[in-house]
Amino acid sequence: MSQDNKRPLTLRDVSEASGVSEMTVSRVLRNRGDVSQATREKVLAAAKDLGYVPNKIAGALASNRVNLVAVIIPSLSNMVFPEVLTGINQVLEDTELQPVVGVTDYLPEKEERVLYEMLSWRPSGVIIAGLEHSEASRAMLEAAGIPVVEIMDTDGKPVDAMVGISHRRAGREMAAAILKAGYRRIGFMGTKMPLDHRARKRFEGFTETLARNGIEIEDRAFYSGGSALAKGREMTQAMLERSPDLDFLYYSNDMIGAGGLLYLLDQKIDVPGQIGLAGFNGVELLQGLPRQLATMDACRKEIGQMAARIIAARLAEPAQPVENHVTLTPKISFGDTLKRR
Amino acid sequence: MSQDNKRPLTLRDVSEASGVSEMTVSRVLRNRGDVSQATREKVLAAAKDLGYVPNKIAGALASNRVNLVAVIIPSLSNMVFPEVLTGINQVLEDTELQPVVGVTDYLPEKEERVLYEMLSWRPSGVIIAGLEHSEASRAMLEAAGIPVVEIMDTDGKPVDAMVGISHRRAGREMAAAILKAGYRRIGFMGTKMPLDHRARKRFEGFTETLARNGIEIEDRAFYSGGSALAKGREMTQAMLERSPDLDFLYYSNDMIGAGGLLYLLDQKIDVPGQIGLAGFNGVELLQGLPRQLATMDACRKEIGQMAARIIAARLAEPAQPVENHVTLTPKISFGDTLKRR
DNA sequence: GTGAAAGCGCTAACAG
DNA sequence: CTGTTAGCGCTTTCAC
Repeated sequence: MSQDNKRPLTLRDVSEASGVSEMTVSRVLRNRGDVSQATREKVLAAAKDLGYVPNKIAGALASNRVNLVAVIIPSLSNMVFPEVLTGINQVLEDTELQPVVGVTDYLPEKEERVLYEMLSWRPSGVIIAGLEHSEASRAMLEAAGIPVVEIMDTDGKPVDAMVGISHRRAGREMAAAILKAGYRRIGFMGTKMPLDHRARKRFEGFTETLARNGIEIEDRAFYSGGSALAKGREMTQAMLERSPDLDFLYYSNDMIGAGGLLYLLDQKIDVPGQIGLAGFNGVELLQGLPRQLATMDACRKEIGQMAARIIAARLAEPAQPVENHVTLTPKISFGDTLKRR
Repeated sequence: MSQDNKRPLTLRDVSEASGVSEMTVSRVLRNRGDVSQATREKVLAAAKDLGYVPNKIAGALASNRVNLVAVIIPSLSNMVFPEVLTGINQVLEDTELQPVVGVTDYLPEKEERVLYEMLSWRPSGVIIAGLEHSEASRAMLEAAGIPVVEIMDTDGKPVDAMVGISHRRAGREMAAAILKAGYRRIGFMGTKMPLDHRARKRFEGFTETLARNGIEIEDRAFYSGGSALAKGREMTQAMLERSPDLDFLYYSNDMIGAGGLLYLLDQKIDVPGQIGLAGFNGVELLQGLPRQLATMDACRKEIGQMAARIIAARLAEPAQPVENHVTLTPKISFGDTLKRR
């Protein structure tokens, strides 16, 4: 069976064990070129018997091919990026490509490090969240000479391809729906993340539409850390004590929105009659709350899928031009917390 | 500035641009060995100017060192593994090591494929969830000749090291607390995942303690897919309609437990007086619910941290023996849904 | 259908 | 402190 010394097995070991040249062993193991059924079986038997695991490092160096796709995202902990990954995985599973993920914690310097690190493995493509990168990062992406898809956001100019939604527009549309429903005294709650450009753009779009209608946000609050649900609850309480005449609360994400919703229900406040609520993301997780929070789907899975498809298509047919700039359009779901009219 | 042809830059390019030998360039870029300040600066300037990104593939092959740690987990979508990853990341960030994650979807065959794939990159260590693996997987882990830490579970025999909690014991302790509080007519709800061995062990431990006290579960139900919160709500309703005299509901995870809790509150059922509830995991996310669900912390972050520390220590001091079998002991938090006595 | 030779881009091990 | 030489384990290319 398997060896006992510490040296990992090489092709040569399989070659010797099977009496077939290294070259032919290599061909069998990769299913490349014609090999007679007889030798093929001999080789496979020997490889399996020894417990041989090919060395991709050597293979990649020799062939100048690496079936890795670097996926660079800000965070794993907020439920939105895992869904993007799921979409990417689904698509890449039908290809030779393998995703490798790196996390930046929303820090440009860390993004730069992670990108450098990943590029040093010479991946076949890059999927990276956002359109805002340090100059050095952009330079690396441009110089890499591989397909690059920037995801989540389409408010800006990509290095190469992009797939996402317009967060600015998402903010505008939510503002429009809120105004249309008759709400006028609006409070905002979000994360204290100056580097979350997508949240910022939503906020900008939101206030822009309000302003165009002569309205300004009456109160705002930001949080960081802790359980989003609990923060939503606390902040909502604090805000309503401070500004009791608000008639709408817009949250930068569904989790804090849900916290707010639970608080209002506790307080027996009429939602959406007295106060309306809306979040952002379309988190499936929250189905099952006593009321459905109004929200807007960020199209996370689709974004992952399309990004992966673009990479795969580019690599399969480098010549064929591929749809490069994809803007998905999320729709509002009114749920039970935003009057419909 | 950067090049425009498609060939990636090599050390040789930097060498020529700086007039320093490849070897010395290599030393500068890796901070190895003594290099005069003057040449160091020349080299760094040239590298930066060209936009050189080292080729780790070649480096790894030549040095026979790969600073990658394979992390193999069943899922990214249920909030528990991202937390484990966070713990791993925290610790590895202070080292040269880089985690690379693979996802198995709770499928042994997929675990085997992923493991094979990862081992073919010759990582320096493996962190893998669970103690149950296919024979082939175990063989690969044993033959790899690198530190292997099996995490989450300690009810079984690891290939090498393990860090986790005893899920069987967790189940037993929860059963004991429930009985002690005086509940007797108990229902169980969980996921339909025959391959989630940890959930199974918790369930076994749970029923074992009940049986030892002459009690059997009166009703049970399993779900798959969908929003756990919504499922918890639906299943709880269905179960109580079917078995209206239950006085306790034990859930295999906090999310469905929270769904159940919300349902009972809606129905104005007295919790924990008429019916008690408990889940499992200690999900921080749920703080902010109107009541705190009784639960048991799975020590996710600590597990990730300790596993990473074991790998790091082993690689730093291969001789030094390292604490190999770590069993953490979660405590029950009673919250507001399990009578305390 | 199979094999031999060369070399991928880097670093270990020496030599100066 | 700096340079030279020889591979790492595989695949490409070409020959048989």
